[in-house]
This record gives sequence, structure tokens and C-alpha cells, in this order.
Amino acid sequence: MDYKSEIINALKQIFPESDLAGAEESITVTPEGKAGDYAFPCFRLSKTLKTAPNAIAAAGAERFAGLKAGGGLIKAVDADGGYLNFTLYREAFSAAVVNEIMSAGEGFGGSDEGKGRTVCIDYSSVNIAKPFHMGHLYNTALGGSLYRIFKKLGYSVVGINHLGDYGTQFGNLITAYKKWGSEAELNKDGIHALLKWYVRFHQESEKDEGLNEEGRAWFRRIEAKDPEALRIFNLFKEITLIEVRGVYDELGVQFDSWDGESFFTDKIPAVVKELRGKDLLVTSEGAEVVDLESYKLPPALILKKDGASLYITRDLAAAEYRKKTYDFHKCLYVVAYQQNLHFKQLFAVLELMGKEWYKDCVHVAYGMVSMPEGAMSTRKGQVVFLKDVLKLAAEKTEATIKQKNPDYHGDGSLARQIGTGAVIYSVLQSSKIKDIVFDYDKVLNFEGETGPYVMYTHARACSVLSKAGYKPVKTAKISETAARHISGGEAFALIKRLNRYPAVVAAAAQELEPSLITRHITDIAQDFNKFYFAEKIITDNAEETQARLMLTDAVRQVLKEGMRLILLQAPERM
RNA sequence: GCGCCUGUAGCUCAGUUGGAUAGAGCAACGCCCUUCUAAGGCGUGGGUCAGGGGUUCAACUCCCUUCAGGCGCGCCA
Repeated sequence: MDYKSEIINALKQIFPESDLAGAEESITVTPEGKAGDYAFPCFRLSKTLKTAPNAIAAAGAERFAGLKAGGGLIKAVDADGGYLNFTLYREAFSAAVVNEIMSAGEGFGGSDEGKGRTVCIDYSSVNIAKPFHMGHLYNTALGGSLYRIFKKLGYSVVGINHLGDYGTQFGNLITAYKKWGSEAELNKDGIHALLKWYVRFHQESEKDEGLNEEGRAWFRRIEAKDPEALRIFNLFKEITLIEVRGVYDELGVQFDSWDGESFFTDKIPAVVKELRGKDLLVTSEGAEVVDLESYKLPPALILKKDGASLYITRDLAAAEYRKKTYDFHKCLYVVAYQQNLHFKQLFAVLELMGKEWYKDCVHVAYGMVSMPEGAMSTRKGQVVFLKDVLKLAAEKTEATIKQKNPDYHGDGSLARQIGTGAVIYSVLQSSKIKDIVFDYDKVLNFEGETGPYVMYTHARACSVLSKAGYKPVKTAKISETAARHISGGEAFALIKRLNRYPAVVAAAAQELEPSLITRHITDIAQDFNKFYFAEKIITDNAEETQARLMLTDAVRQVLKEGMRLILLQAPERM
């Protein structure tokens, strides 16, 4: 329901002589305790009209009252200081909002702005042989949520898991495996066996430099496509992918490409050739670099002294490949902010190469997840594995369910859904740039602004609907007369909030900020719970009951869909 | 040293892009289940918006500056 254009129309009638460009942005919600629903500040008009703001507002209110044609959706306009407060025909507004949600169904909040456009999202991008920890979850949840948000807006989305599957560390790992490991152990402990060997290698290589040389030798064998080296490496890769696929299934995220670093190694010579051809490479301290002084950035190292490629070289190849393969409208890199400089350099080099599409590449930087003791470190064992967190969350949920509902006998999937939702919610709750200090107590708290709270509210709405025997009908319309039952107090606040949902989804995509949706559905849940306590939904008045059930169904719909966009499931009972 | 980011209630965070009296949750305390799910609702206390300048009718929001913390700054990714 587009009330803003209604207000602008009214303003045009009231102030035909004024320039109202940009007026839409200054419309705000009227504060608590004041008359009206939405407000327009008149201060800016005072310059062109050469009149005091309060006089403008007073005159505006008077002119509105004298309008013959009336104000459409607007019932009344009051002046208060320098503000004009607009009161809507609330019944009409409520009916319009609820009807819009009901007829749009699950599509409510979506749009077709992305039609015919492709967005690539590079996210999660796991390293082979590293178990999934909370830092990976932050990345994966952000990227997975953006994936769904852009889909919702009509884009085709390509999820890219840019595997970390190239580097000396895999030579090291083969060395460790050969020395201390066995295939039996690998099959038994999977990725945790790999982790154990990785840690041991680092400890022992500090005393024994020979190990590092062996590691480098094994890595050379991988590069030379030596069958034994490849066999072992692919085994490691498979073990890792089994592990992470399990996590992805549980989180509900998906990827359309698994092309990692090793995939791009043979595309590097072409990039180097192009850089050389465009005269961008200079030799510095034995290495080949692109000078970025004109960007006030340090030079980008393209080739090492020994001629080997670097991270940025592979990223240049990958960017080129993605543009060629997907012809993206935007290419998002969900990577922690530690790599801010890297991406500035990457995009600068692309610009120097004359790739105009460098403007479409965006680094989606997010904060770090750390432990109270400091940064997470897999090597030091200072790390929280996602599996453990999800397990604890499910166990706690299971206990809560048993305590609240002794009759419930499920297979544990409900507890799993709720527990996982709580963990995901905790990382998509606040602005992505903020650091997170991992705290079990916070993640496992299910009260207040949490995933389970939103889920619970959804389940509560479902419960009311089912108790009333309510059947949703897509074509059902609520009349303005009936809408009077949902146009006061808490119900109306709730409706105003529901009406903002599509704008919030659009903003989440625009700002690459899923937390906007998290907060908004939490607000809707709070408003609904207030409404639930303030008014009875099922009463002995049929018209009233129907109106409130439709509002409840609209809430259920928006909560469910909003939760889906932040990767939460929406159980109907809990 | 240079660059980027962050700083709002005891804690974790919002603050609709410059608008009216800065809001939530957690934690503390007090209420509310023979009304539709108490993983809920209501209430109380809690603020020099890091400090200082400036721009503006109006600044948590924009500019300058100081302070505190985080991250990064050549052969890892």
C-alpha cells in the first residue's frame, strides 16, 4: 500500500506553488502521543515560501480542510508546530494492506526488478581439510540469505563456492598423512582426522625443517598431476565436501558452482599475458607487480620471485571467467573485512585492465567472529565448530520441548530446526560489519529477540488459525467495514509494520544487509504478540473474527517468508 | 607511521539516510496462565549518543579534530 504517493498528492494540492522534489523521503511516522499516522516537516519549504514553518503547516492544514475533491486515503491533516500530521482512513488502509498480502501470498515482498539479470555470489568458499566453524557460518549465512533475497527480487542467482583447494598446505597435509595417518583413520574420523594431522604437522615442522621441504615436494607432485598425489588430495577433498554438504543441507543453502582456486590455475597465464600486453606489469624487488599509486594503494603482487601466482592473480582469472560465463549484473564477494585491501586492489587492477564491469564487483565485507580469549584459530585449537554448536542448540531445544509439552514425541527434527534457527539468527541479527564475540549463553538463549521467539510467534499464529478452523482463500477480500476491527491500537501498528515489509526486503538487497529483514520480522512478531494480548482474535462476532483471522494469516505469511529469507524454518507448532 | 572500520543504557544492538520526547532485547526487580501456545505479555529503574569544535531552523546522523578499540599495509590466503 503506497501511502507515500497519496501524501505527496495531497501535498501537491495543498502547496501547488512549491517544489516538492525529495519530499517523499522526508515523510516520517508520527511519534507516539501525537495525532495522525504520518508526518511531513515543513521546514524545508520555508526557504522558498519565505514563511515560518509553523505558519506554513497551519496554512496547509487549513487548505486541506477546504479541498473539495478530498484527499483520497487521507482523512485529516493537522498542523503541529512546523509539522503536518496526516491521519489516514485507517479502515481503507488496513483493508488494502491485508488484501494485498493475501492476494500476493508468498510472493509478497518480491518484485521483478532483477528480471533478466544475474547476480553471482561468492560465499562460504571453504578450505579443503578445515572443519566448519562459527566464522564460516557467519559467511555462509550472509551469502545464503543474500542468495534468497536476490532470487526474491527476480534475479537469477549463481552461488559460487570458491573452494580453497590449492596451495602448499595440501602438500604438508599429504606429508602428515603419509607419516602419521592411515586411510582407515580417515574413513573413521573424516575431516577431524585431517585437522589432527594438520595441527601435528605445524607443531612438528617447527622442530624439523625437513618436513616443510617434504610438503613442498608433495605439492609439486600435485601440480605435476602425479597420480598418487592427486589420489590422496582428491580423497581429502571428497572427505571435506561430504562434511560441508551436510552442513549446507542443514542450513538450506545451495551452490551452483564449486570452481575453486585449482580450477583457475590454468587460466592464469592468459591473465598475466593480458597484463603484460597492457603494459601494467613492472618488476619490483624481483616480483612482478601492478603499480596502484594513482589509487593511493600499495602495489598488487601478481607473480612471486619464483614466477608463481598469488591470490590476486587467481582472483583476476576467476573474475574474468565469471564475467564471461555468467555475464553478471553484479558479482558479490562475501569475504571478511580483513581483506578490504585485497579487494580494493583487485577492483583497481580490473579497472586498469579496462574492464568496465569492475564497477559491478562488490566486496560484501563482514566482521570477525572471535572467542573471548581472542581470534579463532583452527591451528591453536581455539575454535568453536559449528557442528558442536548446532548439537548443543538442538539438545537444549529438545529439553525445552519436553518440559513445555511432555506429550510431544518427535524424531528430533523439530528441535533441530529450532536450534539451528537460533544459531543462524544470532549471526544475522546485527549489521554485518560488527564483530561477534562468540558466547554460548547468548546463542543458546531462546528468549527475547531470538530466532525461537520469531518461530514461536509464527507457531502461535498457526495455532490460532487452526483452532478457528480458518482456511485461507486467496481471492478473499476484507471489506472496509470489516476492517474497522483491525484498525485501532495494536492491530493498526501491526498493519503499518507489515506494509513496510517489501521496502525492507528491497533495502536488504540494496544494502546487502540481511539483518534488516531479521529485525523487521522481529518487530512484526513483537507487534503481533502485543495485538494478541490486547484483542481477542476469535470472538462471537463473525465479521470481527474473520477480519482478525485474516490479519493473523497475513502475519503468518510474512513471518514465514521473512524467516525463509534469513534461512530460518517455520514450524507450525512448537 | 599510513589506510579502512567501529565507538549509543551494566551487556548485545536499533535509530526509517538531517526532523518532534534517542528505542528494543538481555541482566535486576514487581505483576499476568479455569481467554485463542507463558519460548509470551505488562510495568519499574537505567543515557554527557567516546571528548571537543564547526555547518544547519534542526545533528546520534554531515564536516574537522582528539581519544579508545579492531583490521590491514610485498612474495600466505
